Amino acid sequence: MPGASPPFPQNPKDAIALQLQLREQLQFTPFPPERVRLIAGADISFNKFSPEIYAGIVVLSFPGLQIVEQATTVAKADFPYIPGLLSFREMPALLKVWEQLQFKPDVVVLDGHGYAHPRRMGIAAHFGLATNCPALGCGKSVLVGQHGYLAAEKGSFAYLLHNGEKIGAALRTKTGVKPVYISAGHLITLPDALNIMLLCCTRYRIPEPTRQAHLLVNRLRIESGNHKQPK
DNA sequence: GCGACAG
DNA sequence: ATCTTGTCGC
Repeated sequence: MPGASPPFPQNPKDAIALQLQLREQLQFTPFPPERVRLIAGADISFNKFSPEIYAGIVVLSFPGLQIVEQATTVAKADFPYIPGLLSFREMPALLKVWEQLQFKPDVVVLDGHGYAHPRRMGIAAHFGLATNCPALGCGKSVLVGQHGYLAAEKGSFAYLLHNGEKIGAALRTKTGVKPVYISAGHLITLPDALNIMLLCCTRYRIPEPTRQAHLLVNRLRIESGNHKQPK
């Protein structure tokens, strides 16, 4: 019965084994900006010492970047945060949100990395495979790899290299601010991911899909905790 | 063994 | 990721 979703591993050993298996299925085919009509940003939020995680996806028009749809869910995190295994913590909740979407986007932006991962299977790659939707990673810091100098001007970039391989790029999304890190997830190439992300940058460091998703899940978390009024 | 380490 | 006020700079 192909297509049935296998359960998520419950321990690091099994999770790593699954990553090594899944990475063989990744495809990096062109997906230029011209083919994007809807783009989504996905993110989660949580309180430091609480198991509740607030997940959300925002769908935006492209290139207009107007919000078309928003969906959220609250779930329990059943996997700890371990660098390199982020998807096993965040994806179950994000997939529930994904199923709720009325309009499936043409491409999804995940908060974190895709190919720029020690085993080339970051959350953007995993999510893209699970949904069979083009996906890319946009992280705020490096997980693995290094890059050289990049100019201060918006649009400048420098490739992220790891073990002699080009795995992603540091991209200046706004003049004079720290870069973000872009990598392909699945069904997209790094150049296309870079071009699409640059077209999502308005006046902030964080590209609009991710920025809106972040705002959404933070609002959800704050309001969720404020329902029960203290007596 | 030591240091690094997405969110 | 979250906790936090003001503050330096374009």
